Amino acid sequence: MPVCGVAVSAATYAIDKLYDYSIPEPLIPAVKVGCRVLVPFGRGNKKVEGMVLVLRPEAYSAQRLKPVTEVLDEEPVLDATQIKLGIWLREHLYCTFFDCLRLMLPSGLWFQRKETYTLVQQPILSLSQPLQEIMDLFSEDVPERTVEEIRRFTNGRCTGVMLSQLEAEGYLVYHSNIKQKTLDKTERILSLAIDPAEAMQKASRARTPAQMDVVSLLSDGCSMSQKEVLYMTGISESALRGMVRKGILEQSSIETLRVPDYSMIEQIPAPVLSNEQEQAYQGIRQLLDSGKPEAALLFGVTGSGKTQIYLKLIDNVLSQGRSAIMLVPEIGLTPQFIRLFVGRFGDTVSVLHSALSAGERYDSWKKIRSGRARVVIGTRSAVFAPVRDLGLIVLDEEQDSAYKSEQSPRYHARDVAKRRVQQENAVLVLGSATPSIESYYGAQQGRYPMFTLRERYQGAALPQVTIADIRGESRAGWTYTIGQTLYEALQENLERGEQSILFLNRRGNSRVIGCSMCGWVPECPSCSTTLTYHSVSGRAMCHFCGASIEISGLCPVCYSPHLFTECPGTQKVEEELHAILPKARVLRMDADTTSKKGSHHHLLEIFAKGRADILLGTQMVAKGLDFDHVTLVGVLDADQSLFAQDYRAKERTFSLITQVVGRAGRRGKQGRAIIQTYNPDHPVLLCAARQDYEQFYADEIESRQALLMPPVEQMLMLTGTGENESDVLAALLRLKQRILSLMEGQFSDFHYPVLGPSPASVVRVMGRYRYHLILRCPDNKRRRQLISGVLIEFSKDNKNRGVSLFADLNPDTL
DNA sequence: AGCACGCCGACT
DNA sequence: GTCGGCGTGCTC
Repeated sequence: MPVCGVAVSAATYAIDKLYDYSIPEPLIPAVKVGCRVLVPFGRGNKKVEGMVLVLRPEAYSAQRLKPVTEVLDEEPVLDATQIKLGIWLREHLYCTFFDCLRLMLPSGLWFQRKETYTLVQQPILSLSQPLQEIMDLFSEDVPERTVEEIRRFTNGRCTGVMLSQLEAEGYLVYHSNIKQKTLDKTERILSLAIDPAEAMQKASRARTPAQMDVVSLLSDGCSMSQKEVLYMTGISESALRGMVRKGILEQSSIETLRVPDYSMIEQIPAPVLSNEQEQAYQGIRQLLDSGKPEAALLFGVTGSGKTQIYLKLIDNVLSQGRSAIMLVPEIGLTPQFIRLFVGRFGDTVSVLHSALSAGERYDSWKKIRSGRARVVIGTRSAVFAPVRDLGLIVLDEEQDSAYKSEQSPRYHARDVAKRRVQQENAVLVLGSATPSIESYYGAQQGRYPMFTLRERYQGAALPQVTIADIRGESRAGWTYTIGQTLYEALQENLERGEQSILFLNRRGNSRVIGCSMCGWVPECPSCSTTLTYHSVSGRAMCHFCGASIEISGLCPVCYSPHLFTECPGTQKVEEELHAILPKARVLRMDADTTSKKGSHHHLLEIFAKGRADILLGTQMVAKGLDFDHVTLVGVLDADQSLFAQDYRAKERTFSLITQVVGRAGRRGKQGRAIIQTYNPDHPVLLCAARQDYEQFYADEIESRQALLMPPVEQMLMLTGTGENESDVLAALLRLKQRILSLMEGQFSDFHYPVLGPSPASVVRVMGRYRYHLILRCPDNKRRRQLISGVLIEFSKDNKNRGVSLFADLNPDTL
């Protein structure tokens, strides 16, 4: 009997491999690589989903294999290239085959499984207590229960064996139906069933003009959707059904897609590129023409017109008959941005974003897979879009942390894009005004070319940047978050009738403590990270190595008692603004005010129309739109992000300030930006104020080199979680010892430090404690062998029961 | 992880 | 003698 290797959904990382199943005779033609199947798994032979990854057509070794139960797809849902990408992801992200493959499919393609038991008769003889407990769930009124319900109501005392016993006794009967969560949408199509003259004769018998209208509408032999017929003739649906019944009309159905129709959108002509833009375009085009996998960094200051280059490159790719994927951070996917692409490429565009329903997402996926969409615009997960003949992937704002998934599998869209480009001989363009240190480093090392745009589009001037020193203001009696410099500027702007944006950077739960007099912030002596303050212990701790210092309440440098720990919320600042600038119309934009769908754009629109004077917000105001009348941008608390608890804090701060500053005065008007800080001499702020990326990079790479941080060395975080805190710690200590001893012995060629265990930034989440180990080591085959080995060993060790472990490559927060 | 089997103590 | 507790080992 032929055999297939299946990636099983129920397998955990420790037991993940391809499980072999025999293929029963009738299923042989249906089982194809990339098709999903239902297979029995485990002792209880529970039916679980899986995906066929290999076929071994000839009879396999003598071992008795379980048979495939059912094939769920007529055609494969993943092709060989996608499966290869999945296998690569599994190796690099330490997760299961199935998790990686699932990542590439729209959620609408997943199955809703309904396994039910229906009551046949209540037993006459008395049953054992647990069996009786199950039977008590059924009655005349409730004859059917899902397996899930039964397990829930019996509190887990019900096993699969018990249920099959009750079925064998004839008390219950089992039903299983499995259906796709999202079904294909179809549309009813009508055409004449008989020749037009005869149809007209039949229709006229009804003595209603409407039926004759329908016949004449369809008389040239064409077919039309029911919706259109209804619209054009005004006939009722029931009358149409009658015509079908009488044999005048014939109906069929065709599959339709729940995707917006872009075919009628007015074309936007391509603008002429500037010299600089043209040079960058030509350079990247040469890479495209080479037909080999290539990458390039497009480094262009804010407002230099990178998008126009992307558009022209995509034009080029399309003319070669290939496809392109345009990736944008969530917040950058504005209607204006989409319009640019739709206006250029019409209906070949497909947009993938988080607001799509499962049905819309599923249909976009189908449109892309069929080759009808050749330009995909989307956020992180769009990197997996199943385009035909991939030619180009663009990552705009490539430094954005939204490209890294927060959930397992914790992939980075940039890494996936690099891999796809390699597999499919395409070109990757990384675009940014403030490239990630990794990407700039790569270009400096000569791994890929860099193209630079130094001029702002149409010569718009960069704003004038002021670093406002707010040290000591509170002692001087000024207790507001808005410092004096910024207050004066806001007032001036208000009088002139110009708009301002205030930017408040609030990030995660990390709490920075510092001195509001001298600007002192505690740093870890061995890690160069900022220590995080824990009010419970009164200590500031490094989440990297676990070291901590006591906070006495006095600044150790200037002995001032004015230590700050809080970062003010947007509501508080809003109240403050009402108090100090009562005439100003303030628009607050944060997670609270934008939670409703569409409210984000609604607020921006109000502001764009000039119906507010000040826009106050978090990260989300840093990106997105250009406003013509904004001439002042204020950064309220640069320090909060600068000293945040991770090695990328400086990089992120530089990027944020650059973007925020780029908002001011984009259309000819001279803008101003004011950055409030307790550290006016901080080099990162000085560089950001000058918009001097090169200097910032030079400083930053030096420190990364000294501390062996990415990109110089890769970082791997192993997080252990469990309900019992001491178990988690003990398990991680054992794991650390194990890794260290392996590095002494079998892995003596792979010798790197292991840091920790130290608490995660939020130690207890959902009743589970989290601690982590950090490894700084290169990402190579040896590391993957070592880590996957210890991960498997860990979960197989009984001592570690109750503690789960996962790995995260170059985590964003510690 | 999730589940079933097995061995042991408390009960009919 | 039986039921259910928890510990242990397996998942094609």
